[in-house]
Amino acid sequence: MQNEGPEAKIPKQKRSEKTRQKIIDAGLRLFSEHGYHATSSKKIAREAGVAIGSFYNYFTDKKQLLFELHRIHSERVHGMIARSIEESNILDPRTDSRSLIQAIVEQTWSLHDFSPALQREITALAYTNDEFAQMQRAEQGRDMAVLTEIFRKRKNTLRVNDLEAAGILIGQTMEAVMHSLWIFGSAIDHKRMLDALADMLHRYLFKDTKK
Amino acid sequence: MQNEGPEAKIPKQKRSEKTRQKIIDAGLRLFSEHGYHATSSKKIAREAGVAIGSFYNYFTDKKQLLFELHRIHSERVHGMIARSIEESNILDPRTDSRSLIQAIVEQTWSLHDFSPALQREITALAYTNDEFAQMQRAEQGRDMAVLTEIFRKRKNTLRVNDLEAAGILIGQTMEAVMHSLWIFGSAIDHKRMLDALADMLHRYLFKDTKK
Amino acid sequence: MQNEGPEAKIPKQKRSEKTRQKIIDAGLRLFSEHGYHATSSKKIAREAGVAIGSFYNYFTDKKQLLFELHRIHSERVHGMIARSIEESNILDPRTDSRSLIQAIVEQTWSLHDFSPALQREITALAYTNDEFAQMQRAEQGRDMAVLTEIFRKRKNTLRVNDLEAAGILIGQTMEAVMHSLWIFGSAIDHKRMLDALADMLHRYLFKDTKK
Amino acid sequence: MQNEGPEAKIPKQKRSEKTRQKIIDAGLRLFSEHGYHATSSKKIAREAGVAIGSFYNYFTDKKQLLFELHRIHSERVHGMIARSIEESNILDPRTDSRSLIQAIVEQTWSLHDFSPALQREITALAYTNDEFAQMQRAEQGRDMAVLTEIFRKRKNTLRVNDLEAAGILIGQTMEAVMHSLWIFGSAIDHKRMLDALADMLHRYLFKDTKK
DNA sequence: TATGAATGAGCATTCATTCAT
DNA sequence: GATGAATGAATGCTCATTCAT
Repeated sequence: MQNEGPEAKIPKQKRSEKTRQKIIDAGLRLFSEHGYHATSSKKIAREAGVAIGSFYNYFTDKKQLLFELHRIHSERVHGMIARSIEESNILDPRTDSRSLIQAIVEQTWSLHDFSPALQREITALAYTNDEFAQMQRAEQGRDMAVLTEIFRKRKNTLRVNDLEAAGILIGQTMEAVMHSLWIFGSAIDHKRMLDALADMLHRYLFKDTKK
Repeated sequence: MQNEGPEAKIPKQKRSEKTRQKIIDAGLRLFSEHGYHATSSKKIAREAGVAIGSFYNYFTDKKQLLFELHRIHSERVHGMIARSIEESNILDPRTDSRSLIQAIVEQTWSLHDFSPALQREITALAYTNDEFAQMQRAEQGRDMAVLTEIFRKRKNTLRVNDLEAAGILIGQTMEAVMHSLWIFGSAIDHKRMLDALADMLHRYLFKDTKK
Repeated sequence: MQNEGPEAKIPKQKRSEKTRQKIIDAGLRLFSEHGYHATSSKKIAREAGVAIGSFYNYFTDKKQLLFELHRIHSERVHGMIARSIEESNILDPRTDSRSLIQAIVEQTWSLHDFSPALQREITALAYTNDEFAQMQRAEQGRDMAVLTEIFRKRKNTLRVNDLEAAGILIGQTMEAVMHSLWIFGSAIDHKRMLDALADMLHRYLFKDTKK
Repeated sequence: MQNEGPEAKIPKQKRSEKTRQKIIDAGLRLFSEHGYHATSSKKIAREAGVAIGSFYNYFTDKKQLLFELHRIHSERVHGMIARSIEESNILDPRTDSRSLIQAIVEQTWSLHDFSPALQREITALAYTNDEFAQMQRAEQGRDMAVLTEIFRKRKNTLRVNDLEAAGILIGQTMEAVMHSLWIFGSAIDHKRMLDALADMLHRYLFKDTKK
């Protein structure tokens, strides 16, 4: 019984993987703090504690690092979404609609730990760079699909006619509020903003059951 | 007394003022199309048809030009808002709440003619630059104040408790949707998105009269 | 009587032209001495006594400077060829064929003052770079045409059948010997080599008159 | 006594020797195709299918590989020259002078299979590098000695006075034409050029025996 | 011996900005 | 005011070479 397993196949990559990780961490730190344009590849290498040559051993250029950071984050967030939804009462049909919305908002909020500064940089780049725009678009589509699926199950209690427009609208609104909370969050308490957001979405989407 | 006509009416519109204007126009064009970072001061001067030295005669640096562009735009938009509100039925107390919201949304939309690309650049800069952040903040506050004033007059039909949070929320939502429409507007018809937005805001803010 | 002449039209280019010239001189010096690849743009700027930025104000890149050096030289040589031929007895029909060849060889030699090192660099680059190859080719064609024209006038005393092949052959031979004289010239006296060359060409081209 | 066949005959042809050979082959391929400067040591290693470390196990640096390639080629050519001359009718005293020259030219041509691109690279390097210059010089001397020896045997039919200059001249001419045929060979047929060359050399060297 | 991750000096090039004319 | 030549710090990136495994 060979218990040497898969690890044996990647012996020398141990150090390599560490270097790569150090660069990624440094990139995340610096891009977030100072922005993409104000961060030189040399600074990243220095922050990572590696030689500039090592940077280019792992990434073809600076842009690719930003790309990679974004990809990693998207991946991570998406993995968490599935788990989050299952662990919450979102899928439970007994959950009333207000609590459903509240849960979605809060789950989303808890996932929004990715540097909003970096998010902005990516958004800005998406503007002048097609590759980034496409990635951004694809991601948003994926997120929206999850929401749509949830709402479809409560179709008969929904109030909106134009579901497509509603999907886009909700997606944009959530993103904008989350971003803003991260950035200007100090101006007002999180709780209040999230409550207001949940209120708005709920009243928009669902019929006034009783009340 | 020289009655030389039109020239006499704009004595200050010297060559000097014209040069400045040419630079501003060129800056708006290039920043919008290629972004702040991809636009060099030399290119701006060339596009404006003036010498690079002239650029620095009128602006201390590239950032200041962006600043100025933003200021000019804010100013212009604000002037239009006042007129727009007066010319619309927004202030008319007989206007029903749904029409009120619809009017606000449409007026806002009609004002959003400023390059969204540039808007993004400014937003991104606001992130790493305090001056820009403050200007951005101040402007949003000003816009919010206008909305708040309008809603205050219909206080008894309002449904929201936390007016402060609601103000911020609405501001952010409107901005996000407007931006997005400009950028990704082609995906879905303007009208549908604006309708959905008006629906959402209306249901959030006002009690269901009749039903 | 306006004696301000053409100079008045290029007042500010005075300094500019000087800088450009300094860069060209420095480039010629360094490329010749150390070769193209061993000469960095920074070194050229330093040798020229200008800032590196100035280098790029005048040349889009290092390659373009080499190109320019080559162009300048070709131009110069070509201008001299016409004058040289006229001033010599080459066109005089009374000149006997041996003296004719001798004159051509000597005129060519006197024109070959361009750094052979640089010539080599260009030749080498022509090998991996299409632009250079074309320029090189064009130039050789031009030079050959001059020779052909001269020989055509003494057609009946010529001994060669395949004039086309002869043209190419002579061009290559002359170039090779001239280059070599510059480079390894110290091994043997110029005069002896040029005599040998003239002998070879003469015996190849013309019938043994008398004998 | 292990009769294991071919392997036994080349016991030193270990893995080690094979690695070295792979690098040499890759170097020849890449230097020829893209030139010395455009070929990095990493690319050579990759082309050879070995690690970059192995490259430096066998060669102190990139230059040394080029050196080695040149040495190998010179060696090979020289071995062939001896055989070629013997197998031809060059040494046969009954061969008439025109046929002699023709044979020499054709033999030389058949040996010129070494990448002219690489030849140029070496020539260029010889210019800025003393080691290369010396090797180049030595080689030319060796080749010239062979020619001189052949001609000495027909001294009384020779027409040239300055044998030393003639030797250099012929060497250069042959080299130039051969190179050029390889490079620009397509412009004109090989045969015509080689004939023209043989004509020129023959008329230069030998008395017009009858005819 | 073979490997390939790590190194960092060095390079080509850009661009915001100054200042003499 | 207007001009544009001149500047040089800074940037993104390459590549020959080393060395621990």
